[in-house]
Amino acid sequence: MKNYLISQMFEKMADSLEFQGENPFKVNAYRRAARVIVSLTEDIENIWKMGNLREVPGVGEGIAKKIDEFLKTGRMNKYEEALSEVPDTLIKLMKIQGLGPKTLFLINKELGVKDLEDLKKVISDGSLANLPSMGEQKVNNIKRGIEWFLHSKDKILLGKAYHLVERIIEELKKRVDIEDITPAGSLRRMNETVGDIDILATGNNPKKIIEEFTSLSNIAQVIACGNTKGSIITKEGVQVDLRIVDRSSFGAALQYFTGSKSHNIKMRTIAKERGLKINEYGVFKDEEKIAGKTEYEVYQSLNMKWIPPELREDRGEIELYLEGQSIEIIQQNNILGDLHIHSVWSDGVFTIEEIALKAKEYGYKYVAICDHSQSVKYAGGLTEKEIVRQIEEIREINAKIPGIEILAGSEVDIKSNGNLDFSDKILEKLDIVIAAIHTGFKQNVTQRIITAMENPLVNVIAHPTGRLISSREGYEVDIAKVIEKAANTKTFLEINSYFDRLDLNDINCRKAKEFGAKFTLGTDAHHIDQFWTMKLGVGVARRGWLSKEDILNTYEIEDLMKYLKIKRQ
DNA sequence: GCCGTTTTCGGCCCGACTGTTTTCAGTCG
Repeated sequence: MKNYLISQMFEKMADSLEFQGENPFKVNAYRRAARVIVSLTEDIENIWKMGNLREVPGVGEGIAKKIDEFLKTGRMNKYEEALSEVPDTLIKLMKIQGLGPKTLFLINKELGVKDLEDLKKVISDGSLANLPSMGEQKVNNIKRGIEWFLHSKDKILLGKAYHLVERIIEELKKRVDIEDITPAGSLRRMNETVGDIDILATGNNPKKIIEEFTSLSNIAQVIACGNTKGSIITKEGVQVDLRIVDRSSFGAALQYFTGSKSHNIKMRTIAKERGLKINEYGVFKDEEKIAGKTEYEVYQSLNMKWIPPELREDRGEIELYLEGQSIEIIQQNNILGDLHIHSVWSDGVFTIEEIALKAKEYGYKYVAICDHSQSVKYAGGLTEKEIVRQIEEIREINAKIPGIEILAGSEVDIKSNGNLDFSDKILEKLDIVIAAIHTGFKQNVTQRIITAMENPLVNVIAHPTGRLISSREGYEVDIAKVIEKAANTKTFLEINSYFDRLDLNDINCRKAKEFGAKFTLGTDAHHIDQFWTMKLGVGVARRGWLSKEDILNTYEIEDLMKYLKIKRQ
């Protein structure tokens, strides 16, 4: 699937053209096409083969031609041109806060700056400050921008941001009276990674709230401290912005700061067509404010139902809601259990009994213990003898602890030769069998997974792409083929909720749903303190437009057991 | 470069802030 690759090419072209001072609307057209293409659930190559490129929103004559050229020849002339004209090291400098394309162009043209070293040099020798429209303040800002650029890390994982923002809100609430406070931005949309964290609040004394915010513990730097907006960098290097808004505008501001950008642009364009104006203060007809107190009102003003934040990516949700439809996506409280947990039997930290008690406390009705199998030595995989003993233990604990059902499962390894790590005789004894790749990431992965799915005893494929968000691209796997096979063999696909996995991701979930596949949610928890990450998995499911019915963990235990047996019959 | 229940040409989301200028360009979210 070349969607990501092609999207990146257009993104880079946009950067290059922007730098060269091209018409900003043209630049934007490339960016829009890039955003749309990366969000497509269908393989762009298929769309191309069917001759339907022009039906993709944002793809017109010019961009369609370029895609066609690339898919036919493997090259794109205009792309190569754009890259050769502007060195990559220069484009990267646009990431520096306070340094945009116009200024960068000037610096490059007048002073010959081509990379970060050059830039530092012209700052220290004073030649930058001598450029027209360049003053002391601007140079200082660029200096600060460079520092931030150097020590800031990439985007942070959703799971980490989630924790961080909870801590901040909790501490702030203790210090000062706040009426309402909530995270906005990509965190609220449950993006798998988050850049800055945006928080929105209302209260009687905005100035005081901002003051307290900018003096929280765990702050490395205060960037801004005004009357209604404060901005800090935490010791982890994460920028957090807090805005205090008026009660009467809270909904409009929340909608505005939740984004996504493309969702909002489309909303505002539609509003404009209808003679309305949407901004962060409300929805206006001429001068009159007709909505803004709640998000519900904002959507209502365009005759739409409220759109859940996780759907706001301009992936067709606006068109759907405009028709008066809505999507019934899964809710956090629909989840009745966790279907992938490790115990001390392999590399987990807690005993099965401890897990069961914690799960019960959590309000779950069941949990599946799925420890590793024998060949996964580094994770203490169980031998066939051991798993037989483990099944016995699970049955005993089930008899002992009422109110929670423990399923005997296994995360059985799909070995590099394609065989499963346990014999069918063992697999038959288990309530749930999750198959997973842990070795041979480049060895025939697609076929190995497909063969595993053909085994009627395999219920689930765990973390189907194997990616680690922060560090690993994933197996060499044709995920489209896996999805199709999963749907055909009634094998569930896991949404692994471990915060560095979130695998399947949102787009693959949606694609899989279109093929008729079903899903399980599992935290892959090795510690009972990791149960909460189920929220992240539910977030992915919601972003993937999945409903309650699509996910096995939402069914009562009797139905769940029935679904697990279907494939075996 | 895209797009069209006003349009095949002439628009393209909206506002705040900053810094350098005397009315605005650049940057950001």
